[in-house]
Amino acid sequence: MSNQSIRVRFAPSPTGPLHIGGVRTALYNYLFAKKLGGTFILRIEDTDSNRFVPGAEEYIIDSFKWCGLPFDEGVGIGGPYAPYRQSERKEIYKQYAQQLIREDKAYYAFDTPEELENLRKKLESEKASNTSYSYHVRKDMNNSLTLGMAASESMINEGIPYVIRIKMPENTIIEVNDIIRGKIEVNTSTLDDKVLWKSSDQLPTYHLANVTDDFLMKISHVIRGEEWLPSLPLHVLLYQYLGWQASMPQFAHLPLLLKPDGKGKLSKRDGDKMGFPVFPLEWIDPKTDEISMGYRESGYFPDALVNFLSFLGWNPGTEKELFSLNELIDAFSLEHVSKSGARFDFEKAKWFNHQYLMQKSPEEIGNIFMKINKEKLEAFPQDYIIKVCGLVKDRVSFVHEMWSQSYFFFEDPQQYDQELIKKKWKSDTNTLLSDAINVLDNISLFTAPAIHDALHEFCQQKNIGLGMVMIPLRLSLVGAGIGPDLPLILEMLGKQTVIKRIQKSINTIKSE
RNA sequence: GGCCCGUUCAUCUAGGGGUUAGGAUACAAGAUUUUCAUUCUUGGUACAGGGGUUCGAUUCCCCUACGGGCUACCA
Repeated sequence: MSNQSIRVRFAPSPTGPLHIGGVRTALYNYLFAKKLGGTFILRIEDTDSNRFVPGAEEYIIDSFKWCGLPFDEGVGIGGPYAPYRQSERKEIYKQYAQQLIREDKAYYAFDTPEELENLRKKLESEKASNTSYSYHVRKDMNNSLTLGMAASESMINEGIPYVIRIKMPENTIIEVNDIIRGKIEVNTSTLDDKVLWKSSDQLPTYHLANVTDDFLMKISHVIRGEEWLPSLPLHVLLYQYLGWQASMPQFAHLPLLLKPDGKGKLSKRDGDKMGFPVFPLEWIDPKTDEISMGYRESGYFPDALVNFLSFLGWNPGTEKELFSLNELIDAFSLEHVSKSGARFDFEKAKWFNHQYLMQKSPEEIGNIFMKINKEKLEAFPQDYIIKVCGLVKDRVSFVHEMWSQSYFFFEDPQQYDQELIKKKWKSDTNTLLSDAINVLDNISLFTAPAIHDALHEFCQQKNIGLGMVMIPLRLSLVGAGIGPDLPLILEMLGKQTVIKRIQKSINTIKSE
């Protein structure tokens, strides 16, 4: 089953909590790898020392643990290509950058931030089609191409800060291929001489580090978000420049996750703004203490989230929608990934959770329910609680919504629904209920079927509709017009509690 | 501005030269003559526009429009 040549990676940078779009990207990588018996790798891309956020890496690892998407190799696990944290691979990258310089495929650049800023302003004011540091302008800048190699090297020795930039070929068509989008051609005249390495922190930028590590770690397929599509030509060129084109991975750029209101890609801020989570787990910003909600804390089941996420930009080609992780692995293929961005449909996420809630056993739900309502449930036996869960779990989307559907199994109603009283509590209701107490009291085996029969018989004798008794009865036991089948509730509560509650409602509720 | 990607119901999407354009969510109505919810049934709404190619285009090609992404010594 295992296929050593299939190797994919998820490569986040630890700049904050993991975005839900990142979870989907990782999920697709995971499904792709598992389907083909390949290896799923976690690499941490922390090449921007300025943006490092403490706790982010742990958060990422915890998130995948919760989602149930284990890595085979990588940070926290180890593996044959360790280390998997780019900051620990510092020395590796510089030699490749220097190789490119030796081969005249890259050069040193000494331009200051101000000079770069001026360049950009100038090109913009000229309405140049390419406003970046490109081959059109590099002959006017401070770099080893204009200064000469000897002068450049002595500047470096003096400690003058510099970067290494790629030397883009002039006016050349680069052809790249994407599994999802097909062939794409780009002219290098629209590209720029991207920075590959910076002396300030002795670290590469994303592009060099990413290409280098994908090569060294023998990555076979790069499956990542569409935001990377514009830099694909640069990456392909890098493979060529470094002489690695023979082992270049295949690329698949995934459609983006869009905001629910359709304006732009889903961002970290949207969740709290629109009232739904965009992170798998709750995140507390270490600097501001600002709390962002997570799917876990909002009551989502990880398997429901995974199922929902898998359908954002992919479909199985059939009409089946509920998939376990193993079924997803079986069904997944990159051919069925769509090209267009997927708007984030929060209602559908809720629906998935509801489906999973219904599927799960009362015992499993009971455990969660007990954790959430610990104090309220302390006095009750476990099997009673589990029974209640079996009765109400299908009626809600989240376990935390279950208390409002089941409180009456555990405590007397604190108030009565006035609207319903107005509509259904008639002048003769009190006497009717008093009679019903006698009927109920006479049932020797207080079970739902017996109660059901007795109540039906009672109504027939009185020649009244069932609702005349049932609704007031529900009102006195539950306090509102909610809840499962009434005889079931009676049985669960037991005769004594039932009679006590009816008595109380007769004394409390005044008929019209 | 430049470059790149995209465009089927409100939303996620199936389909693909000849179909009553299918499903799911959401919404609406009805049913379950005990509530509420679930569930079930039913219903409405879609191929962005314009040119080609073709006997025929939603499907292939081009243009336009719109949407999105990228355009950092961020990833």
